[in-house]
Amino acid sequence: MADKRSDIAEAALALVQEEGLAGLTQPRVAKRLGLRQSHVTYYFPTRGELLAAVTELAVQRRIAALDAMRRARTLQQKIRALADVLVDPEQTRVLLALAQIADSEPALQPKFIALAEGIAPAATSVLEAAGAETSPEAIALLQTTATGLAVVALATGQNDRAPLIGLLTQLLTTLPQPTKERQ
Amino acid sequence: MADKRSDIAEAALALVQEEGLAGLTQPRVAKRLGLRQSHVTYYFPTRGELLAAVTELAVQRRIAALDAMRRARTLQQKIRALADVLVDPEQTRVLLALAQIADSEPALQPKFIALAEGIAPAATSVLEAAGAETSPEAIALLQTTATGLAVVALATGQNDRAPLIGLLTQLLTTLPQPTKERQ
DNA sequence: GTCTATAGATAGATAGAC
DNA sequence: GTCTATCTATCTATAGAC
Repeated sequence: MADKRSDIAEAALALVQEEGLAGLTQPRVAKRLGLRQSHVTYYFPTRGELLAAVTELAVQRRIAALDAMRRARTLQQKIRALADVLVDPEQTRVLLALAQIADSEPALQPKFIALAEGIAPAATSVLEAAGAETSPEAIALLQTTATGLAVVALATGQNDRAPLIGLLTQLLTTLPQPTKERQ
Repeated sequence: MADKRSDIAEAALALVQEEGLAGLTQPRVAKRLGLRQSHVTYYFPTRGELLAAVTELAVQRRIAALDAMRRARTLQQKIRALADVLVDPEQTRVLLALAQIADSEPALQPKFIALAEGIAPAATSVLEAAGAETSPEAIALLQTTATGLAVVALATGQNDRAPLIGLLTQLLTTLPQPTKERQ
């Protein structure tokens, strides 16, 4: 709420969350804040700069949301927390839209790499709770599977978290164990 | 090449593959075929109808591409074939764009459900080669993981297939076996 | 039934006033 | 430094000619 530039970025993020990329236009951002359209251009001279700011915010939000997994105690609770995040259409919508932009705008790609690194602790926490190896491969596997679940949920409109919990549980209980204790 | 309507749908698909959704406009489709813009409106009165046709084509192409997995003999070859498809930016680009549209247009959602069903045989083929259980859960797990790998590859611009092969191999060799024969 | 010319709306960005 | 009025480009869709 402090400076106007931040307000604009926040409003832009909210628009993408609600309506997808098509909702992100200067006039709508301006209207949401009671500003003029050209005002948005002033603070973000190009559309690319605004998208970069929105991506930055969205990545932070995703990392923060997944932190709930670390605070959950049992494996079941962690998996539920993860599934809740994955079926949230708003977060998936914005990240998917930005992933598409990143495809043609290399400036955004590092932010997605940073996202992967930022959620690694949360992934590690789940793997540990599952008694699984916390190798980089296991972390990457969990991350990409989670990504796929979120995308499929959005594309098919099936926001039921039960099947996700089942699949995540299967993945986590079949991953290699560090020594040989569980499952 | 037969009728003009099909030509338009093909041209539209090609545009999305090359430039993403932003590239799909009536003027560009028309220019690619040497037609007038309003000509596109004639065959596809609304943008939604054109998107539906493009989605239909894209889903067919994806299923056809993944059929290479069935024709490959060894597990290694199947995994390589899968990784090749997943790092192909053009296919991922168009499917990701359409998945986003499906989010706000329920008419497209059944097509993505059909996609999941259409690639199930290919997924089953890989699971069998890996000596893994071919339960619906295992198939879904492989599908969603593959989806996630494709999306992450696109968003980060990392089109290297080696890491994908590693992760897919890990997943396939750790999935539960039907009885108890391998690994 | 096929195609054209035109309309109507909305976008992003610039030049310049305060 | 902050904001406004305006310009140009581009889109989708309609009404109507062939």
